Amino acid sequence: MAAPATSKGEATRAAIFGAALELFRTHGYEATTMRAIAERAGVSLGSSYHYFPSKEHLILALYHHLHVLHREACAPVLARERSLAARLRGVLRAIVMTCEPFHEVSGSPFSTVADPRSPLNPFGAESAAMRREVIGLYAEVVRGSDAKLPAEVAAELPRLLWLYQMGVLYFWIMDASPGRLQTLELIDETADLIVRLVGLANLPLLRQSRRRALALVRAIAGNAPDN
Amino acid sequence: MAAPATSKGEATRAAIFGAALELFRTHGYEATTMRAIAERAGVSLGSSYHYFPSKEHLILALYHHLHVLHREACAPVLARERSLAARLRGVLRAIVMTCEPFHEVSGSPFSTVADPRSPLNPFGAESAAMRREVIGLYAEVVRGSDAKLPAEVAAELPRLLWLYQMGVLYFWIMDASPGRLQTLELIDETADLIVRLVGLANLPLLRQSRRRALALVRAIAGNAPDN
DNA sequence: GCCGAGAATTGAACGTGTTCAAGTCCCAGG
DNA sequence: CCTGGGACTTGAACACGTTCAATTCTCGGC
Repeated sequence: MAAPATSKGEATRAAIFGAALELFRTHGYEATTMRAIAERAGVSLGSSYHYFPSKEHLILALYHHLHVLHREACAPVLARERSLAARLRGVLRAIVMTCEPFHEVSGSPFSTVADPRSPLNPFGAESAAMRREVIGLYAEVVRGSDAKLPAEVAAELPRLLWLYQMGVLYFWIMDASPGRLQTLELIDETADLIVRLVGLANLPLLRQSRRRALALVRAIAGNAPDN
Repeated sequence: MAAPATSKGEATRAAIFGAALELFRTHGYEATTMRAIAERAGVSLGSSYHYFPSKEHLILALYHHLHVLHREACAPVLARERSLAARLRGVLRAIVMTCEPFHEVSGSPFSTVADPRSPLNPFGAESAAMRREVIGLYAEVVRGSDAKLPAEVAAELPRLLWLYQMGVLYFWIMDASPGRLQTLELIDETADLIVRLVGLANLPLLRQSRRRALALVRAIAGNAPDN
C-alpha cells in the first residue's frame, strides 16, 4: 500500500497521517479535503497520493492506530479479570472509549463498511491483517477466561465475538445518548447474555442447535478470505 | 423529497427513475453518472436534481420499488404457511430473490448504511416510512403464525426480525457463492435457530434472560426515531 | 386572448477525489 | 567530482456530484 524506502519518506508519510488524524478529529471525515491534509502536512496534493492510494486508505491507517491503542487499553483488564463476562465487558468498554474522540467522525468512514470492493470492508482482503489481529484479541479473551467451553465452541467463539464487536461499534456510531450511556448499557447486557447463551449450549436440549450452528459458522468461515 | 405538481412533472420523474434503474442494473451504482441518467431520461442534468435531491435519493426510490416487489412476492407464502419458521424462511428467500438483479450493484449504495447523516441510513428519519412498512411486514409474519408467543415477545419480535433481515441482506451482499447458495443456507439455518430460541425463552431457566433482553430492546427502541 | 405566478427546465460553474507526465532530489558507484 | 537511477515531489488536468440564477413552459383567472 505505502512503503517508504527512505527515512525522509517515512517522515513525510507520518506528517501526512498526523495531519489527517488531526483534521479528521476536528472537522470530520467528509469536511476534510485531501488538499487541506496536504497543506497542513506541508506537502503537495500529489505527494499524499504517493503514500496513501486514496482518502479511504487514510482511514485504514486510522483503524490500525486505534487498534494499537485498544490493545493497550485492554491489557489491564485481561490481566486482572478471569470471568468471560467481565473480560468481554472490559474489552468492549475499552474500544468504545478508545474510539470516542472520533465519534462524530466515524459515521462516514465506517459507512463504506458494506461495500465489498472498498478497502474498508471488514471482510475484504485489504483488512485481512487487522481482522486477524482483532480476532486474535478475542481469542485471548476466551483463552484467559475460566469459562468451561467445549473445544469446538472455543474454536469458533473468537470469530463470533469479532462480529459482535462490529455490531456494538455500529450501535455506538448511531448512539446519540449523553455520554454514550446506551452503548455502555448494551455492552453490559449483551455481554452477560452471550455468556449465558454459550453456557446453556451445553444443555442436552440445545445440543442439536449447537451442532447445527457450529456447522453453519464453519461452513461460512471456510469460504471467507481469512486464514 | 420530490413531489411533482403536474402530470408532466410526474412523467419526468418517472423517466428519470426508470433511466436510473436501468443504468444502475447494467453498469452499477458508481459507474452510473448523474449526467448519463439525465441524458438517457432526455432531460438536463439540473432537472434530475429537481426531482431527486441527490444520487442517493435515487437509491431510496429503488429501495421502495424493491419493497413493493417484495411484498408481492411474499403474499403467497404468508397466505399458505402457518409455522413461524416457514413464514420467516419464505419472506427472507423472497427478499433475496427480489434483490438478485441488483446484487453486483448493491455494495456501494448499501454501504452508506452506516452513516447516521445519510438518507440511506436505515435508522434515520428519511427512511422512517419504509422502516415502518418493513417492520409491519414482519408483524404480519408473526401475527399469522401458529407459534405460541407471550404477548411481550410478540410485541418486540417484528423489530428484531427487521434487524435480522438487514443482517441477512448484508451477508447476501458479500455472498460470492454460485447461485447465492450460502445465503439460502444461512436463511434456512438461522430462521430455524431463531424459532427454537424464541420457543426456548419460555423455559423457567431462561425467564430472567428473556426479561432483561426485552427490557433492553424496549429501552433502545424507545429512543429511536420510530413510532 | 392576455397575464402572471408558480412549476419545470436549463447549463455553466464550483469544489471534490484522483491521475499522471514531468520535474527535483538523493546517493551509491565509478 | 561526475553520473545514473530510483525515490520523491509537483501542480495542472479530469470527471464527478452538486448548486443556482436565469429562462421557458403551463394553465387558471379575468
